Amino acid sequence: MNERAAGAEWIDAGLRALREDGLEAVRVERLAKALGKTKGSFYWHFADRPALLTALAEAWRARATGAVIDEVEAGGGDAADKLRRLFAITLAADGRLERAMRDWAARDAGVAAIVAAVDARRHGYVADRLVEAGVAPATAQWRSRFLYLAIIGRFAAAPAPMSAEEARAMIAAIAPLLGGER
Amino acid sequence: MNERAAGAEWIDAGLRALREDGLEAVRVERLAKALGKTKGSFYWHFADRPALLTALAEAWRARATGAVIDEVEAGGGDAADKLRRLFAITLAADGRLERAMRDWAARDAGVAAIVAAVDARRHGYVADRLVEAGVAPATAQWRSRFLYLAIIGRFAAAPAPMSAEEARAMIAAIAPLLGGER
DNA sequence: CGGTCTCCATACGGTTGCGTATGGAGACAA
DNA sequence: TTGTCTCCATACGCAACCGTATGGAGACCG
Repeated sequence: MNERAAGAEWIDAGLRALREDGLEAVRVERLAKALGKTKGSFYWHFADRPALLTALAEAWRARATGAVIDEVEAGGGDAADKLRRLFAITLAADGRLERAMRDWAARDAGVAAIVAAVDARRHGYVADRLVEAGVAPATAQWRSRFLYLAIIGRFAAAPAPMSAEEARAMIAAIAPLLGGER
Repeated sequence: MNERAAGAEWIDAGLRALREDGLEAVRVERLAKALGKTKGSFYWHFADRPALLTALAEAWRARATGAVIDEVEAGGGDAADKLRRLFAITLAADGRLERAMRDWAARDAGVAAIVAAVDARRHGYVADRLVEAGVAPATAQWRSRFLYLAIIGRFAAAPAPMSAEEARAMIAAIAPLLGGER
């Protein structure tokens, strides 16, 4: 069996539980039941529950860091186009895992560091696009932080993700911040 | 003893635990220890743990609904002034309880309804100020939602609250959205 | 002074979840 | 066939909580 994928299914199940029911739902016996196995299997792959949690945080970092940015960049266009596409994607995305990660980060310094690193990367991307769109760097620094906060807010908000049309309407309403025309 | 304040100290302790360590930290024996009492006392005031949780959600609704809005209104000025003051207050506020409530709401329909009601009230306030500042109602509806999402995002973000100067810089950077030239 | 009402402590049973110990089944090699 | 390595099942002890039962101390009432 692949060493790299040793506990892969446990990590997948853990991320699923984390997304759907929060950190407190990430329990070894529950995951075992979901996988049709028992604790004996879990403790063969992981030393203990904290070891799984560390792996979960790391797995989130790996897939959360660049995925959306890559998708935005793949679409091409100028900086304002990219920002609009970034919001179209994030406003309509499922933010449950993001919310769970941030709630977790509030009570775990290690996870907080991971989330902070991911945030820095994504915030930097927005800031760079704003500068590219002609916004003064000093303004762009703070404006991008605000824009990114709104994305986090969308993830943290309980209501369901927005539809594509709703996202378009919201993006139009904040056009003065995105550079481009105007 | 005051009937209204029957279990008041338990609710205070519960809100404190909720703010600092999340819903999972709201345990009756832990609260009892924090209050220097025992479970026997708790179960005299509350039927069970869910009863306390319901009371906590209600207590949050009561104090979260209008507090900030009242403070903003008390300062006077025009609509744009009020919006700037709203952000100055919320960006620098401690959002831990707000974050805990939203994470809780994600897994409890009753709490979700309470949070949604509070959100509607606060979002409506922002929308009304935007219209008052001269923004077209259709635009104001979406723009206010975006602005409110950023506030939620600030609450959900792990890092510490912003300083007053940082808040000022951020508000200046999003001035184009707040109406009232300047 | 006896009665009662409020608030709380103590003790108990039951459940859940963690981590460990131990063994077994299958693959694969010697 | 025998040994070994991987992966998993079963069984156990332990700790944390929940909720209940019961009694006791103090106030206040008659």
